[in-house]
Amino acid sequence: MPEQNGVEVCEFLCAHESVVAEVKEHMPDEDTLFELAEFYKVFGDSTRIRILTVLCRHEMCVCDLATILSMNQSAISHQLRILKQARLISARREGKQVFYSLADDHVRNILDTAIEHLAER
Amino acid sequence: MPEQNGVEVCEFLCAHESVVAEVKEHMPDEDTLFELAEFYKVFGDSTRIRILTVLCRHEMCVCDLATILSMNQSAISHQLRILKQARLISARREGKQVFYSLADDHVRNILDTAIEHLAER
DNA sequence: TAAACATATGAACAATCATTCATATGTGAA
DNA sequence: TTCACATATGAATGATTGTTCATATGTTTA
Repeated sequence: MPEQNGVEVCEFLCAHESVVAEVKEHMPDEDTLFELAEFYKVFGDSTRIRILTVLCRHEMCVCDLATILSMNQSAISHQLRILKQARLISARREGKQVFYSLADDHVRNILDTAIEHLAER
Repeated sequence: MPEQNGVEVCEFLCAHESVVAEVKEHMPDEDTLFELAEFYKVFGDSTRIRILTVLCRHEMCVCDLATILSMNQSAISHQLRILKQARLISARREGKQVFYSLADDHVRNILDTAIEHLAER
């Protein structure tokens, strides 16, 4: 196959060139799409999903999260950091403990949307 | 630290035991949460996001997708298989070509929800 | 201050995964 | 049937990532 930008591509356009051109024109920029994928990646781990599910109901300290999920504290802390960096949760220190909670209701909506979609299959 | 189910956990519950018990009670079953994470994992790759974005606008054959995304046909095919298994897209053969399109409008909603969330930061 | 507790974090390891390469399958044209 | 094209797929590889272990940081109490 011939190359284009150093990448092998088909020799010719299968569909109308106009469609390809039109789609290319309206593609969001690469950064936005990458950011979108990174955002979803955060939800794409069952430990993090379980943490979010717990926090959907109640704010929780690291220790209790570890108890509920039967995982060690370090693993939970690592995942909390990822969730916090994605601004899905926020932290509040109270003495020795740190309580985590959902950043906003948007997270609930996002989870609900997916649950709804899965239910419809 | 002491162990519970072979996993190290904190020595005592930091918050009220009643809260922990209440949350544990209402946790969706493991399978559902795992499925949810698997679902999001599909969105958590920029190649797949780009494919979905293209298909949001127009149905497309593999060859044109490869052209638009400047990737080789094999990589696209592998990702299309994952998207199809997740029932996010569907295929339609027309002669030698296979045209892919979004499975339903739910996918659009899911993408829009995330875009909206990202925009609000 | 020292000790105990709760959480955070760096390094290491195992597992997962996206891409590439080579090749197979399926379809239409000659 | 044979050839050319479009797509699919198995194996290999390099990169990413979740968990664990050890340890550091931060806070309260004695």
